[in-house]
Amino acid sequence: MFELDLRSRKPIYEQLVEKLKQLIINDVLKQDEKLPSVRMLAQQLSINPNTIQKAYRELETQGYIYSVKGKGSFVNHMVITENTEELKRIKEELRKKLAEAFFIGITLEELEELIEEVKQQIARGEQDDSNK
Amino acid sequence: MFELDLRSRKPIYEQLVEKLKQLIINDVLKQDEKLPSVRMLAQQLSINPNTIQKAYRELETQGYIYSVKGKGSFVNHMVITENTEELKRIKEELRKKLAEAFFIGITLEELEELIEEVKQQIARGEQDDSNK
Amino acid sequence: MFELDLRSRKPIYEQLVEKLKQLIINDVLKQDEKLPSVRMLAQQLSINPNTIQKAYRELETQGYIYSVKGKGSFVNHMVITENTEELKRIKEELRKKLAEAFFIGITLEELEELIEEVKQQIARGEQDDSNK
Amino acid sequence: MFELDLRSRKPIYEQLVEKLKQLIINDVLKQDEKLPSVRMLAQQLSINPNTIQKAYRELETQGYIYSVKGKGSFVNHMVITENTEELKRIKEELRKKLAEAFFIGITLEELEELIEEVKQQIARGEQDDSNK
DNA sequence: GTGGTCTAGACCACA
DNA sequence: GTGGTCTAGACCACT
Repeated sequence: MFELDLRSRKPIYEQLVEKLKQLIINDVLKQDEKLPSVRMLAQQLSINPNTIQKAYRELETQGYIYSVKGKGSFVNHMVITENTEELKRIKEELRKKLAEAFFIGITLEELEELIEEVKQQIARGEQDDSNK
Repeated sequence: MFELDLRSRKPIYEQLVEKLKQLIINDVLKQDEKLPSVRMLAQQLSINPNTIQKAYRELETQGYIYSVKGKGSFVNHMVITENTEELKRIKEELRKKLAEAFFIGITLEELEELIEEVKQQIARGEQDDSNK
Repeated sequence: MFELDLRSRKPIYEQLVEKLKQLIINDVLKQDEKLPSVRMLAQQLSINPNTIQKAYRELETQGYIYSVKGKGSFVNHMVITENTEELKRIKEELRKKLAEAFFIGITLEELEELIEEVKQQIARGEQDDSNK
Repeated sequence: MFELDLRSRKPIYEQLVEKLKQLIINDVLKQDEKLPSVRMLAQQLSINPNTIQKAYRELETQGYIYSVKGKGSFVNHMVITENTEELKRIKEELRKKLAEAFFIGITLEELEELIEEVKQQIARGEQDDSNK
Protein backbone atom coordinates (compact mmCIF):
# COMPACT_ATOMS: atom_id res chain seq x y z
CA MET A 1 0.00 0.00 0.00
CA PHE A 2 2.61 2.54 1.02
CA GLU A 3 5.86 2.52 -0.78
CA LEU A 4 8.49 4.15 1.33
CA ASP A 5 12.04 4.69 0.26
CA LEU A 6 14.08 4.13 3.36
CA ARG A 7 17.24 5.17 1.57
CA SER A 8 15.86 8.45 0.33
CA ARG A 9 17.27 11.71 1.58
CA LYS A 10 13.72 12.69 2.36
CA PRO A 11 12.86 11.68 5.91
CA ILE A 12 10.50 8.76 6.30
CA TYR A 13 7.95 10.77 8.25
CA GLU A 14 7.80 13.38 5.49
CA GLN A 15 7.24 10.69 2.90
CA LEU A 16 4.44 9.40 5.06
CA VAL A 17 2.90 12.86 5.38
CA GLU A 18 2.89 13.26 1.62
CA LYS A 19 1.42 9.85 0.93
CA LEU A 20 -1.34 10.33 3.47
CA LYS A 21 -2.11 13.82 2.19
CA GLN A 22 -2.51 12.36 -1.27
CA LEU A 23 -4.87 9.70 0.02
CA ILE A 24 -6.94 12.32 1.79
CA ILE A 25 -6.99 14.72 -1.14
CA ASN A 26 -7.89 11.98 -3.55
CA ASP A 27 -10.68 11.00 -1.23
CA VAL A 28 -9.35 7.52 -0.72
CA LEU A 29 -9.54 8.38 2.94
CA LYS A 30 -12.92 10.01 3.51
CA GLN A 31 -13.95 12.59 6.10
CA ASP A 32 -13.93 11.23 9.64
CA GLU A 33 -12.55 7.95 8.40
CA LYS A 34 -10.20 6.35 10.85
CA LEU A 35 -6.58 6.19 9.87
CA PRO A 36 -4.64 3.04 10.66
CA SER A 37 -3.48 3.15 14.25
CA VAL A 38 0.05 4.24 14.94
CA ARG A 39 1.15 0.82 16.08
CA MET A 40 -0.59 -1.09 13.31
CA LEU A 41 0.89 1.04 10.60
CA ALA A 42 4.27 0.86 12.27
CA GLN A 43 4.12 -2.91 12.24
CA GLN A 44 2.83 -3.06 8.68
CA LEU A 45 5.59 -0.85 7.38
CA SER A 46 8.12 -2.28 9.84
CA ILE A 47 8.91 1.21 10.99
CA ASN A 48 9.21 2.59 14.49
CA PRO A 49 5.89 3.81 15.94
CA ASN A 50 7.50 7.11 16.89
CA THR A 51 8.13 7.82 13.24
CA ILE A 52 4.49 7.24 12.39
CA GLN A 53 3.49 9.47 15.30
CA LYS A 54 5.65 12.24 13.98
CA ALA A 55 3.93 12.02 10.62
CA TYR A 56 0.46 11.99 12.17
CA ARG A 57 1.32 14.92 14.35
CA GLU A 58 2.52 16.89 11.37
CA LEU A 59 -0.68 16.11 9.52
CA GLU A 60 -2.59 17.27 12.56
CA THR A 61 -0.85 20.62 12.79
CA GLN A 62 -1.38 21.07 9.08
CA GLY A 63 -5.07 20.50 9.67
CA TYR A 64 -5.52 17.34 7.64
CA ILE A 65 -6.36 15.00 10.49
CA TYR A 66 -7.29 15.08 14.15
CA SER A 67 -6.31 12.62 16.84
CA VAL A 68 -8.19 11.57 19.92
CA LYS A 69 -6.46 9.77 22.72
CA GLY A 70 -7.79 6.31 23.21
CA LYS A 71 -9.81 6.39 20.01
CA GLY A 72 -7.56 6.98 17.08
CA SER A 73 -6.74 9.45 14.32
CA PHE A 74 -9.33 10.65 11.85
CA VAL A 75 -9.54 12.61 8.61
CA ASN A 76 -10.58 16.19 9.21
CA HIS A 77 -13.37 18.10 7.49
CA MET A 78 -11.50 20.56 5.40
CA VAL A 79 -14.35 23.06 5.65
CA ILE A 80 -13.68 23.51 9.32
CA THR A 81 -10.04 24.13 8.89
CA GLU A 82 -10.30 27.44 7.02
CA ASN A 83 -6.61 27.17 6.67
CA THR A 84 -5.30 30.57 5.67
CA GLU A 85 -1.79 29.86 6.88
CA GLU A 86 -1.66 26.50 5.14
CA LEU A 87 -3.00 28.06 1.94
CA LYS A 88 -0.18 30.58 2.01
CA ARG A 89 2.33 27.78 2.46
CA ILE A 90 0.90 25.74 -0.35
CA LYS A 91 0.76 28.72 -2.69
CA GLU A 92 4.40 29.39 -2.05
CA GLU A 93 5.29 25.79 -2.82
CA LEU A 94 3.15 25.89 -5.91
CA ARG A 95 4.89 29.05 -7.04
CA LYS A 96 8.24 27.24 -6.87
CA LYS A 97 7.03 24.20 -8.73
CA LEU A 98 5.52 26.41 -11.43
CA ALA A 99 8.83 28.22 -11.78
CA GLU A 100 10.64 24.91 -12.14
CA ALA A 101 8.16 23.71 -14.71
CA PHE A 102 8.37 26.85 -16.83
CA PHE A 103 12.10 26.80 -16.51
CA ILE A 104 12.40 23.28 -17.84
CA GLY A 105 10.14 24.27 -20.66
CA ILE A 106 6.56 23.35 -19.91
CA THR A 107 4.17 24.97 -22.37
CA LEU A 108 1.09 26.88 -21.38
CA GLU A 109 -0.98 24.24 -23.16
CA GLU A 110 0.51 21.49 -21.07
CA LEU A 111 -0.13 23.50 -17.94
CA GLU A 112 -3.77 24.16 -18.83
CA GLU A 113 -4.18 20.47 -19.53
CA LEU A 114 -2.71 19.58 -16.17
CA ILE A 115 -5.01 22.01 -14.35
CA GLU A 116 -8.01 20.61 -16.16
CA GLU A 117 -7.07 17.08 -15.14
CA VAL A 118 -6.71 18.02 -11.51
CA LYS A 119 -9.98 19.93 -11.48
CA GLN A 120 -11.84 16.90 -12.77
CA GLN A 121 -10.14 14.65 -10.27
CA ILE A 122 -11.20 16.92 -7.43
CA ALA A 123 -14.72 17.14 -8.85
CA ARG A 124 -14.96 13.37 -8.76
CA GLY A 125 -13.81 13.35 -5.15
CA GLU A 126 -16.48 15.86 -4.19
CA GLN A 127 -19.19 13.79 -5.77
CA ASP A 128 -18.13 10.76 -3.80
CA ASP A 129 -18.52 12.95 -0.77
CA SER A 130 -22.16 13.67 -1.29
CA ASN A 131 -23.22 10.32 0.09
CA LYS A 132 -21.61 11.04 3.43
CA MET B 1 24.59 38.88 -7.07
CA PHE B 2 23.76 35.87 -5.00
CA GLU B 3 21.05 36.17 -2.48
CA LEU B 4 21.36 33.36 0.00
CA ASP B 5 18.85 32.80 2.73
CA LEU B 6 20.84 31.73 5.73
CA ARG B 7 17.64 31.06 7.61
CA SER B 8 16.17 28.77 5.04
CA ARG B 9 15.83 25.14 5.95
CA LYS B 10 17.48 24.40 2.64
CA PRO B 11 21.22 23.97 3.14
CA ILE B 12 23.34 26.80 1.87
CA TYR B 13 25.30 24.59 -0.48
CA GLU B 14 22.09 23.44 -2.10
CA GLN B 15 20.97 27.01 -2.55
CA LEU B 16 24.29 27.70 -4.20
CA VAL B 17 23.99 24.71 -6.49
CA GLU B 18 20.56 25.83 -7.61
CA LYS B 19 21.58 29.41 -8.19
CA LEU B 20 24.59 28.40 -10.23
CA LYS B 21 22.60 25.89 -12.24
CA GLN B 22 20.13 28.56 -13.15
CA LEU B 23 22.88 30.96 -14.14
CA ILE B 24 24.35 28.27 -16.36
CA ILE B 25 21.06 27.26 -17.90
CA ASN B 26 20.13 30.89 -18.48
CA ASP B 27 23.44 31.32 -20.21
CA VAL B 28 24.54 34.00 -17.80
CA LEU B 29 27.54 31.81 -17.26
CA LYS B 30 28.69 30.77 -20.72
CA GLN B 31 30.36 27.56 -21.80
CA ASP B 32 33.93 27.23 -20.56
CA GLU B 33 33.58 30.42 -18.59
CA LYS B 34 35.53 30.36 -15.35
CA LEU B 35 33.53 30.31 -12.18
CA PRO B 36 34.61 32.58 -9.33
CA SER B 37 37.26 30.90 -7.19
CA VAL B 38 36.16 29.17 -4.06
CA ARG B 39 37.96 31.64 -1.82
CA MET B 40 36.72 34.72 -3.64
CA LEU B 41 33.14 33.59 -3.53
CA ALA B 42 33.49 32.52 0.08
CA GLN B 43 34.75 35.97 1.01
CA GLN B 44 32.16 37.74 -1.08
CA LEU B 45 29.30 35.83 0.49
CA SER B 46 31.02 35.66 3.88
CA ILE B 47 30.47 31.96 3.94
CA ASN B 48 32.72 29.09 4.84
CA PRO B 49 34.88 28.02 1.84
CA ASN B 50 34.04 24.41 2.58
CA THR B 51 30.44 25.17 1.78
CA ILE B 52 31.39 26.60 -1.60
CA GLN B 53 33.60 23.60 -2.23
CA LYS B 54 30.74 21.27 -1.57
CA ALA B 55 28.53 23.14 -3.99
CA TYR B 56 31.15 23.05 -6.73
CA ARG B 57 31.77 19.36 -6.15
CA GLU B 58 28.06 18.72 -6.43
CA LEU B 59 27.83 20.70 -9.67
CA GLU B 60 30.75 18.70 -11.01
CA THR B 61 29.20 15.34 -10.28
CA GLN B 62 25.98 16.56 -11.86
CA GLY B 63 27.92 17.44 -14.95
CA TYR B 64 27.37 21.16 -14.98
CA ILE B 65 30.95 22.19 -14.45
CA TYR B 66 34.41 20.70 -14.61
CA SER B 67 37.44 21.51 -12.53
CA VAL B 68 41.03 21.80 -13.60
CA LYS B 69 43.63 21.46 -10.93
CA GLY B 70 45.41 24.66 -10.28
CA LYS B 71 43.27 26.64 -12.69
CA GLY B 72 39.74 26.61 -11.36
CA SER B 73 36.24 25.47 -12.24
CA PHE B 74 34.59 25.98 -15.59
CA VAL B 75 31.17 25.71 -17.11
CA ASN B 76 30.67 22.47 -19.01
CA HIS B 77 29.35 22.09 -22.53
CA MET B 78 25.77 21.37 -21.61
CA VAL B 79 24.09 18.54 -23.30
CA ILE B 80 20.68 19.90 -24.13
CA THR B 81 19.25 17.98 -21.23
CA GLU B 82 17.14 15.05 -22.20
CA ASN B 83 14.37 16.88 -20.45
CA THR B 84 11.58 14.56 -21.43
CA GLU B 85 12.25 12.45 -18.39
CA GLU B 86 12.80 15.47 -16.19
CA LEU B 87 9.74 17.22 -17.57
CA LYS B 88 7.62 14.20 -16.78
CA ARG B 89 8.85 14.19 -13.21
CA ILE B 90 8.22 17.88 -12.74
CA LYS B 91 4.77 17.64 -14.26
CA GLU B 92 3.89 14.88 -11.85
CA GLU B 93 5.06 16.93 -8.91
CA LEU B 94 3.19 19.93 -10.22
CA ARG B 95 0.05 17.84 -10.51
CA LYS B 96 0.31 16.89 -6.85
CA LYS B 97 0.84 20.44 -5.70
CA LEU B 98 -2.07 21.62 -7.80
CA ALA B 99 -4.29 18.98 -6.23
CA GLU B 100 -3.20 20.08 -2.77
CA ALA B 101 -3.86 23.69 -3.61
CA PHE B 102 -7.33 23.02 -4.97
CA PHE B 103 -8.08 20.78 -2.03
CA ILE B 104 -7.22 23.45 0.46
CA GLY B 105 -9.36 25.87 -1.43
CA ILE B 106 -7.29 27.90 -3.87
CA THR B 107 -9.50 29.75 -6.33
CA LEU B 108 -8.96 29.76 -10.06
CA GLU B 109 -8.33 33.49 -9.86
CA GLU B 110 -5.58 33.01 -7.35
CA LEU B 111 -4.05 30.31 -9.50
CA GLU B 112 -4.12 32.48 -12.63
CA GLU B 113 -2.55 35.27 -10.64
CA LEU B 114 0.18 32.97 -9.43
CA ILE B 115 0.92 31.73 -12.93
CA GLU B 116 1.09 35.28 -14.20
CA GLU B 117 3.52 36.21 -11.46
CA VAL B 118 5.77 33.29 -12.21
CA LYS B 119 5.75 34.00 -15.93
CA GLN B 120 6.86 37.55 -15.34
CA GLN B 121 9.48 36.46 -12.88
CA ILE B 122 10.91 34.02 -15.40
CA ALA B 123 10.86 36.73 -18.01
CA ARG B 124 12.95 38.92 -15.73
CA GLY B 125 15.39 36.04 -15.32
CA GLU B 126 14.91 35.98 -11.61
CA GLN B 127 14.63 32.98 -9.42
CA ASP B 128 13.84 32.08 -5.85
CA ASP B 129 15.18 30.12 -2.98
CA SER B 130 13.92 29.22 0.45
CA ASN B 131 12.43 25.90 1.18
CA LYS B 132 9.67 24.46 3.22
CA MET C 1 -28.03 19.70 27.18
CA PHE C 2 -24.37 18.80 27.16
CA GLU C 3 -22.38 19.61 24.13
CA LEU C 4 -19.25 17.57 24.13
CA ASP C 5 -16.58 17.98 21.53
CA LEU C 6 -15.36 14.49 20.77
CA ARG C 7 -12.63 15.89 18.59
CA SER C 8 -11.21 18.17 21.18
CA ARG C 9 -7.81 17.33 22.53
CA LYS C 10 -9.29 17.83 25.95
CA PRO C 11 -10.39 14.45 27.33
CA ILE C 12 -14.10 13.90 27.42
CA TYR C 13 -14.18 13.28 31.15
CA GLU C 14 -12.51 16.65 31.75
CA GLN C 15 -15.07 18.34 29.56
CA LEU C 16 -17.75 16.66 31.61
CA VAL C 17 -16.18 17.77 34.88
CA GLU C 18 -16.06 21.35 33.69
CA LYS C 19 -19.64 21.37 32.42
CA LEU C 20 -20.96 19.92 35.63
CA LYS C 21 -18.91 22.29 37.75
CA GLN C 22 -20.39 25.21 35.90
CA LEU C 23 -23.89 23.86 36.30
CA ILE C 24 -23.30 23.52 40.02
CA ILE C 25 -21.70 26.92 40.43
CA ASN C 26 -24.45 28.53 38.42
CA ASP C 27 -26.95 26.86 40.66
CA VAL C 28 -28.57 25.03 37.81
CA LEU C 29 -27.92 21.94 39.84
CA LYS C 30 -29.05 22.80 43.38
CA GLN C 31 -27.65 21.56 46.65
CA ASP C 32 -28.41 17.91 47.31
CA GLU C 33 -29.97 17.57 43.90
CA LYS C 34 -29.42 14.16 42.37
CA LEU C 35 -27.18 14.00 39.35
CA PRO C 36 -28.28 11.86 36.41
CA SER C 37 -27.18 8.28 36.88
CA VAL C 38 -24.00 7.14 35.22
CA ARG C 39 -25.83 4.78 32.88
CA MET C 40 -28.50 7.27 31.90
CA LEU C 41 -26.02 9.97 31.11
CA ALA C 42 -23.81 7.52 29.27
CA GLN C 43 -26.71 6.46 27.10
CA GLN C 44 -27.89 10.00 26.56
CA LEU C 45 -24.48 11.18 25.45
CA SER C 46 -23.65 7.87 23.80
CA ILE C 47 -20.43 7.72 25.70
CA ASN C 48 -18.73 4.96 27.59
CA PRO C 49 -20.08 4.72 31.19
CA ASN C 50 -16.51 4.43 32.44
CA THR C 51 -15.90 7.93 31.17
CA ILE C 52 -18.85 9.28 33.13
CA GLN C 53 -17.69 7.38 36.18
CA LYS C 54 -14.31 8.98 35.94
CA ALA C 55 -15.85 12.44 35.74
CA TYR C 56 -18.05 11.82 38.79
CA ARG C 57 -15.13 10.45 40.75
CA GLU C 58 -13.13 13.54 39.89
CA LEU C 59 -15.96 15.83 40.99
CA GLU C 60 -16.19 13.90 44.21
CA THR C 61 -12.52 14.28 45.06
CA GLN C 62 -12.78 17.96 44.23
CA GLY C 63 -15.64 18.21 46.68
CA TYR C 64 -18.37 19.26 44.30
CA ILE C 65 -20.52 16.18 44.72
CA TYR C 66 -20.92 13.24 47.06
CA SER C 67 -22.00 9.72 46.29
CA VAL C 68 -24.27 7.46 48.25
CA LYS C 69 -24.00 3.78 47.55
CA GLY C 70 -27.06 2.44 45.88
CA LYS C 71 -28.71 5.83 45.62
CA GLY C 72 -26.61 7.96 43.33
CA SER C 73 -24.51 11.11 43.26
CA PHE C 74 -25.63 14.42 44.73
CA VAL C 75 -24.54 18.02 44.65
CA ASN C 76 -22.53 19.00 47.70
CA HIS C 77 -23.09 22.03 49.91
CA MET C 78 -20.59 24.24 48.24
CA VAL C 79 -18.05 25.96 50.29
CA ILE C 80 -17.93 29.47 48.93
CA THR C 81 -14.65 28.85 47.16
CA GLU C 82 -11.73 30.71 48.56
CA ASN C 83 -11.35 32.26 45.18
CA THR C 84 -8.65 34.73 46.10
CA GLU C 85 -6.00 32.11 45.41
CA GLU C 86 -7.72 30.91 42.28
CA LEU C 87 -8.26 34.45 41.04
CA LYS C 88 -4.58 35.21 41.44
CA ARG C 89 -3.66 32.14 39.42
CA ILE C 90 -6.07 32.97 36.64
CA LYS C 91 -4.94 36.58 36.52
CA GLU C 92 -1.36 35.47 36.12
CA GLU C 93 -2.29 33.16 33.28
CA LEU C 94 -4.31 35.91 31.69
CA ARG C 95 -1.36 38.26 31.94
CA LYS C 96 0.79 35.80 30.00
CA LYS C 97 -1.78 35.27 27.30
CA LEU C 98 -2.27 39.01 26.94
CA ALA C 99 1.47 39.46 26.54
CA GLU C 100 1.53 36.77 23.86
CA ALA C 101 -1.37 38.37 22.07
CA PHE C 102 0.18 41.83 22.05
CA PHE C 103 3.48 40.36 21.01
CA ILE C 104 1.99 38.66 18.01
CA GLY C 105 0.30 41.88 17.08
CA ILE C 106 -3.23 41.96 18.40
CA THR C 107 -4.70 45.44 18.20
CA LEU C 108 -6.49 47.15 21.04
CA GLU C 109 -9.63 47.14 18.93
CA GLU C 110 -9.47 43.39 18.51
CA LEU C 111 -8.93 42.99 22.22
CA GLU C 112 -11.90 45.20 23.12
CA GLU C 113 -13.99 43.22 20.67
CA LEU C 114 -12.92 39.97 22.24
CA ILE C 115 -13.73 41.20 25.72
CA GLU C 116 -17.13 42.38 24.58
CA GLU C 117 -17.82 38.99 23.04
CA VAL C 118 -16.87 37.14 26.16
CA LYS C 119 -18.94 39.43 28.38
CA GLN C 120 -22.03 38.78 26.31
CA GLN C 121 -21.35 35.09 26.21
CA ILE C 122 -21.10 34.99 29.99
CA ALA C 123 -24.30 36.98 30.21
CA ARG C 124 -26.01 34.31 28.16
CA GLY C 125 -24.70 31.70 30.55
CA GLU C 126 -22.75 29.87 27.91
CA GLN C 127 -19.36 28.37 28.15
CA ASP C 128 -16.77 26.80 25.94
CA ASP C 129 -14.71 23.71 25.66
CA SER C 130 -12.03 22.55 23.27
CA ASN C 131 -8.45 22.84 24.18
CA LYS C 132 -5.22 23.68 22.45
CA MET D 1 17.11 29.50 35.03
CA PHE D 2 14.36 27.22 33.86
CA GLU D 3 12.17 25.69 36.45
CA LEU D 4 10.56 22.60 35.06
CA ASP D 5 8.07 20.50 36.92
CA LEU D 6 8.87 16.97 35.89
CA ARG D 7 5.88 15.66 37.80
CA SER D 8 3.39 17.99 36.20
CA ARG D 9 0.68 16.62 33.96
CA LYS D 10 1.81 19.18 31.44
CA PRO D 11 4.44 17.63 29.18
CA ILE D 12 7.98 18.84 29.66
CA TYR D 13 8.31 20.02 26.09
CA GLU D 14 5.21 22.16 26.47
CA GLN D 15 6.54 23.70 29.62
CA LEU D 16 9.71 24.47 27.72
CA VAL D 17 7.79 26.04 24.87
CA GLU D 18 5.96 28.31 27.28
CA LYS D 19 9.05 29.36 29.16
CA LEU D 20 10.95 30.15 25.99
CA LYS D 21 8.01 32.05 24.53
CA GLN D 22 7.94 34.16 27.66
CA LEU D 23 11.64 34.88 27.38
CA ILE D 24 11.22 35.89 23.76
CA ILE D 25 8.15 38.00 24.40
CA ASN D 26 9.77 39.71 27.35
CA ASP D 27 12.74 40.45 25.17
CA VAL D 28 15.11 38.51 27.39
CA LEU D 29 15.99 36.68 24.20
CA LYS D 30 16.47 39.31 21.49
CA GLN D 31 15.92 39.01 17.76
CA ASP D 32 18.42 36.70 16.07
CA GLU D 33 19.90 35.82 19.41
CA LYS D 34 21.12 32.27 19.56
CA LEU D 35 19.21 29.94 21.81
CA PRO D 36 21.17 27.45 23.87
CA SER D 37 22.00 24.44 21.74
CA VAL D 38 19.79 21.41 22.01
CA ARG D 39 22.46 19.31 23.66
CA MET D 40 23.67 22.01 26.01
CA LEU D 41 20.21 22.76 27.29
CA ALA D 42 19.50 19.06 27.58
CA GLN D 43 22.56 18.61 29.73
CA GLN D 44 21.82 21.70 31.81
CA LEU D 45 18.29 20.60 32.57
CA SER D 46 19.27 16.93 32.66
CA ILE D 47 16.61 16.18 30.14
CA ASN D 48 16.78 14.11 26.99
CA PRO D 49 17.89 16.11 23.92
CA ASN D 50 14.93 14.77 21.96
CA THR D 51 12.61 16.51 24.35
CA ILE D 52 14.37 19.84 23.83
CA GLN D 53 14.23 19.25 20.08
CA LYS D 54 10.52 18.74 20.25
CA ALA D 55 10.10 22.03 22.07
CA TYR D 56 12.33 23.89 19.61
CA ARG D 57 10.49 22.39 16.68
CA GLU D 58 7.17 23.47 18.13
CA LEU D 59 8.49 26.99 18.60
CA GLU D 60 9.67 26.92 15.03
CA THR D 61 6.32 25.91 13.59
CA GLN D 62 4.70 28.58 15.73
CA GLY D 63 7.06 31.09 14.19
CA TYR D 64 8.96 32.13 17.28
CA ILE D 65 12.36 30.79 16.33
CA TYR D 66 14.18 29.39 13.32
CA SER D 67 16.76 26.67 13.26
CA VAL D 68 19.70 26.21 10.94
CA LYS D 69 21.48 22.92 10.67
CA GLY D 70 25.02 23.11 11.83
CA LYS D 71 24.59 26.61 13.21
CA GLY D 72 21.93 26.64 15.87
CA SER D 73 18.49 27.97 16.70
CA PHE D 74 17.71 31.67 16.71
CA VAL D 75 14.94 34.03 17.76
CA ASN D 76 12.79 35.07 14.82
CA HIS D 77 11.88 38.60 13.77
CA MET D 78 8.22 38.74 14.54
CA VAL D 79 7.63 41.27 11.80
CA ILE D 80 8.47 38.69 9.20
CA THR D 81 6.12 36.12 10.55
CA GLU D 82 2.85 37.95 9.81
CA ASN D 83 1.25 35.14 11.64
CA THR D 84 -2.43 35.22 10.85
CA GLU D 85 -2.94 31.60 11.80
CA GLU D 86 -1.06 31.98 15.05
CA LEU D 87 -2.97 35.17 15.86
CA LYS D 88 -6.20 33.28 15.46
CA ARG D 89 -4.97 30.55 17.75
CA ILE D 90 -3.83 33.00 20.40
CA LYS D 91 -7.07 34.95 20.23
CA GLU D 92 -8.99 31.76 20.83
CA GLU D 93 -6.85 30.91 23.83
CA LEU D 94 -7.23 34.43 25.12
CA ARG D 95 -10.98 34.19 24.75
CA LYS D 96 -11.00 31.12 26.96
CA LYS D 97 -8.82 32.68 29.61
CA LEU D 98 -11.01 35.79 29.62
CA ALA D 99 -14.09 33.63 30.06
CA GLU D 100 -12.45 31.84 32.98
CA ALA D 101 -11.45 35.12 34.56
CA PHE D 102 -14.89 36.67 34.25
CA PHE D 103 -16.42 33.50 35.48
CA ILE D 104 -14.36 33.46 38.63
CA GLY D 105 -15.26 37.04 39.17
CA ILE D 106 -12.59 39.35 37.79
CA THR D 107 -13.81 42.93 37.64
CA LEU D 108 -13.49 45.14 34.61
CA GLU D 109 -11.21 47.42 36.63
CA GLU D 110 -8.85 44.58 37.39
CA LEU D 111 -8.84 43.60 33.73
CA GLU D 112 -8.06 47.14 32.56
CA GLU D 113 -5.26 47.28 35.08
CA LEU D 114 -3.84 44.03 33.80
CA ILE D 115 -3.96 45.20 30.21
CA GLU D 116 -2.24 48.45 31.15
CA GLU D 117 0.54 46.51 32.89
CA VAL D 118 1.13 44.29 29.91
CA LYS D 119 1.15 47.21 27.48
CA GLN D 120 3.84 48.95 29.47
CA GLN D 121 5.87 45.79 29.70
CA ILE D 122 5.74 45.39 25.93
CA ALA D 123 6.58 49.06 25.45
CA ARG D 124 9.71 48.57 27.52
CA GLY D 125 10.67 45.60 25.37
CA GLU D 126 10.34 47.61 22.21
CA GLN D 127 12.53 50.36 23.52
CA ASP D 128 15.26 47.87 24.34
CA ASP D 129 14.97 46.78 20.76
CA SER D 130 15.84 50.12 19.26
CA ASN D 131 19.56 49.59 19.81
CA LYS D 132 19.54 46.48 17.69
C1' DG E 1 29.60 21.03 17.45
C1' DT E 2 25.14 22.12 15.36
C1' DG E 3 20.22 20.57 14.24
C1' DG E 4 17.54 16.46 12.52
C1' DT E 5 16.01 11.66 12.05
C1' DC E 6 15.32 7.09 13.67
C1' DT E 7 15.07 3.02 16.76
C1' DA E 8 13.94 0.25 20.77
C1' DG E 9 11.67 0.11 24.61
C1' DA E 10 9.11 1.94 28.60
C1' DC E 11 5.28 4.18 30.74
C1' DC E 12 1.09 7.13 31.04
C1' DA E 13 -3.71 8.72 29.98
C1' DC E 14 -7.92 7.70 27.83
C1' DA E 15 -12.11 4.98 26.14
C1' DG F 1 -6.06 -0.96 22.19
C1' DT F 2 -5.58 4.02 21.27
C1' DG F 3 -2.62 8.32 21.07
C1' DG F 4 1.20 10.80 23.60
C1' DT F 5 5.52 11.53 26.13
C1' DC F 6 10.12 10.42 27.40
C1' DT F 7 14.72 8.18 27.48
C1' DA F 8 19.07 6.31 25.81
C1' DG F 9 21.72 5.87 22.27
C1' DA F 10 23.04 5.85 17.33
C1' DC F 11 23.80 8.01 12.98
C1' DC F 12 23.45 11.66 9.37
C1' DA F 13 23.93 16.33 7.23
C1' DC F 14 25.80 20.79 7.59
C1' DT F 15 29.23 24.48 9.01
